[in-house]
Amino acid sequence: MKSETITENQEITTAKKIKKMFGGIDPKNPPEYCPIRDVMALASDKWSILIILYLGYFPILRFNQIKKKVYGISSKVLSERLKMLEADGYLSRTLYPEVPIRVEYALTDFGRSYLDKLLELTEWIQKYSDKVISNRAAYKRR
Amino acid sequence: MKSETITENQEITTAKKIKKMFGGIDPKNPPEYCPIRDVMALASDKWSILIILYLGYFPILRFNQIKKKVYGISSKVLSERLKMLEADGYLSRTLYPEVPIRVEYALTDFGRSYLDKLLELTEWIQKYSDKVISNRAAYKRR
DNA sequence: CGGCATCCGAGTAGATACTG
DNA sequence: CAGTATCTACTCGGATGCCG
Repeated sequence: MKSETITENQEITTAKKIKKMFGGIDPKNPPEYCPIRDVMALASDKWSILIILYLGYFPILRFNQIKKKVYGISSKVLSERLKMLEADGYLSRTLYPEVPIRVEYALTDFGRSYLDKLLELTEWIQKYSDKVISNRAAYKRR
Repeated sequence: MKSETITENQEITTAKKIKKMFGGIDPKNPPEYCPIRDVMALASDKWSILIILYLGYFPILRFNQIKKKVYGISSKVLSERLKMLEADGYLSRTLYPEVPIRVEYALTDFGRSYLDKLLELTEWIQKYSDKVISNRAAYKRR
C-alpha cells in the first residue's frame, strides 16, 4: 500500500539519521563524557533560549536591557549564561569603557545560525503546546 | 548590494517569526506562567531527548531495555520521565499483565513528529559540537 | 520485571548587598 | 552600569530497599 511505503521510507530515513547520531550522542563511548550532551545542555537551557531569542529580535542589547526582557532572571544567572554563551561562540560581548560603563551583546553569525534551528523547534512547540497541555490535563484526570 | 539584501530579508523573516512567538513565549504575560517554557522544559530535557531518540530507533522498548540504553539514568528518573512523556502525549505505555509483568513503550505519531524536529536540532549540534568545544577551550585560555 | 517510597547529598538558583 | 560575592533555600538526581 502506498501510504505504508511512504511511512516505511520515512522511518528508514529517520533510523539512518539516528544511527549516524548515536556514534556521537550515545554516552556509552565514552561513558563519562559526551560532547553533544554538553553542548545541548547550554543550548537548550531555558534562560539561554530566551536570551538568544531576544538577541535575535533586538540585534544589540545591553546587560540590563536583557535582564528586563528575560523576565525573572537574576543578575547572577544572567551574567553566568552570557559568559557561557560567549565562550561557546553564540554571542559577542563588546565593552565600551565610558562612565558609566557600557557593554553590548549581540549574536555572532554562529549564534544566528543556531537561532534559525531553534526557531524551527520553538515554532513547532508553540504550535502544539496547547495540545500538550491538554494532553497533560487529561492524563491527570484519569 | 545583493548579498546585503538577502541578509536583510533573512533578518526580517527571522524577526517576524520571533515576534509571532513572543506572544506566547514572553513570560511577561502572564508573568507567572508560560506554557511554551513549560512544554520546552520537558521536551528539551537531556533524558527525555535520549529516550525519544532511542524509541525512534527501536520502535518498541521495555523499561529495562531503555534503562540499559540510556546510560546513567536511574530507575526513578526514568520512570518519572516516561510518565511525563506519556502524559504529554509523546509516547504510549502498554502493560501486558503476564508474570512477570511486561510493559512496552513506543512513540506516538505526535512523538514521532517531535522526533523529526528534534533530529534537525541535534544534527545541527552534532555538526558543530567540536567547534563549540574548541571555542570554549580557546575562551578559557584567554 | 517494572516500578515506587524514602532518604540523602550536591549542585543550582534566588535574594541581598556591595563594588570598579 | 555591569556585574561580583556571599549566603541560603530548594530542587533534582542518585542510592537503596521493597513490593505486586
